[in-house]
Amino acid sequence: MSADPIAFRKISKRSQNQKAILEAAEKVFAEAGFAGATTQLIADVAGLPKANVHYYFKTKEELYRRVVYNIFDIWMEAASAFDTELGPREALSRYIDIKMDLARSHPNGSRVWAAEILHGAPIIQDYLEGPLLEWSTDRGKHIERWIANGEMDQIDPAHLLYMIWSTTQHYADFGHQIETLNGSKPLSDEQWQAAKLSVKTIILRGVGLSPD
Amino acid sequence: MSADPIAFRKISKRSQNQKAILEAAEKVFAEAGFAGATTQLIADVAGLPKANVHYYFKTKEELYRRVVYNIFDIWMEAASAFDTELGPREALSRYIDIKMDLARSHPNGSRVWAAEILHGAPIIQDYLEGPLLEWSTDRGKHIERWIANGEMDQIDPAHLLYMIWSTTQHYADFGHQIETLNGSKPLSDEQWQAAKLSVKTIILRGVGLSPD
DNA sequence: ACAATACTTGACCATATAGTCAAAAAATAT
DNA sequence: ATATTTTTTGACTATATGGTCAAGTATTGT
Repeated sequence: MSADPIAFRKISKRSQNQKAILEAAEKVFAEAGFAGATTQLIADVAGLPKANVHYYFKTKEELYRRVVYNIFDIWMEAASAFDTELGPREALSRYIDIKMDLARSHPNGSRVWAAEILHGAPIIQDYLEGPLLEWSTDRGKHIERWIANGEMDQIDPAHLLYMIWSTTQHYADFGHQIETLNGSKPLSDEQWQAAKLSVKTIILRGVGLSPD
Repeated sequence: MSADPIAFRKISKRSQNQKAILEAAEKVFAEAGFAGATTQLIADVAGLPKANVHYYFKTKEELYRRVVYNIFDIWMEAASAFDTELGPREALSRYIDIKMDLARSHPNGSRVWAAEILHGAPIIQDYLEGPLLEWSTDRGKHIERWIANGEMDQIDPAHLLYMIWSTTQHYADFGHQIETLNGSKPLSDEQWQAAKLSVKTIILRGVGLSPD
């Protein structure tokens, strides 16, 4: 009939605990940085004794690695939304949308990533030199093709990508500052919509595309 | 005749040491974060024994505060480059230029600031709620006036400011990533010029201004 | 029922580090 | 010259924390 309930429970328990720990870790790393995060606090947030955290993740660094890899995976997944089949207007527009949505739904991931790069990418350097470089050069080529086809303005693709990354991630990484400047209130749904629209409008117009 | 050489030497020694410590601290805080930075390493970088660092700065937190305040001052100084007398094209263009120059000349300051905000601005919160909020609302009003005058496109001033901040600071905060994507070589003078031009072009066109 | 395996957890330890201190050296004032 | 103040510095301490461990408990396989 259905899957073995015992085996299911076993696996479930394991992965449930791991998930709780990883989520707690992401939050704590985001708020305190790698060095400032204590395994004790991660354990508290996850609702487990500290020794249990070390049972699932040998060292704090291993736990941190897992958190960073998770984020990278989510981002690369989102990166596939940059579908070059669609032409520049749709491709950029959708990519910005997804990045903005991620900034809102996954701010801590973005913050951990930002801190990692800030400190020289001690963990993730391989990924920068590998998949990220690959992805960037590939999309860069497509952008250059669009430019050659006269579908958008002449612009260095690298700087366009940096602008999309920085602007969208800013809403996560500097969310606290934005919130403060917003009268110490988180952006409302409407404000998020407005933010997305502003970002898309400026960038698309900025490279010679019509935003609608 | 000239100033008392003894008094001069005395003051000079003090401020020289303090300056060396502050510079070392900025670097170390940028690279390791507040918690990851050790007073020992700061002392080593400054070329002084640790106890001497504590002689000039009572606690690590006080030293960190001083570093963050320094950065804030430099940024507010730069912010005055956003001279609203000039009209939107010149004002925005010059402001972006200055911010890009600061990203290059003072990357560690930018990184410390970024980490501070990332972690919820435990030290600088007052400044966000005070001078920064004031400055932002003031410039926002000017931008709205420009829009009302038909001098630029309709756009939410806040999001325009966020875009300028995020894009320019990205070249400092994510400098390591940019360097990696640039074949692990720092941007050359020409590349920095190109970066500035790209950023200005996209943003100015993006809000309906001609970049030249 | 029994064995074996997986998980839980309080207590513990080794280490790193912020901060102290007292004694000496240097600079300055009288 | 002498007193006074400022600066320097090695040695020390208290504490926080990553990680271990062994004894227990629960779960699963036979």
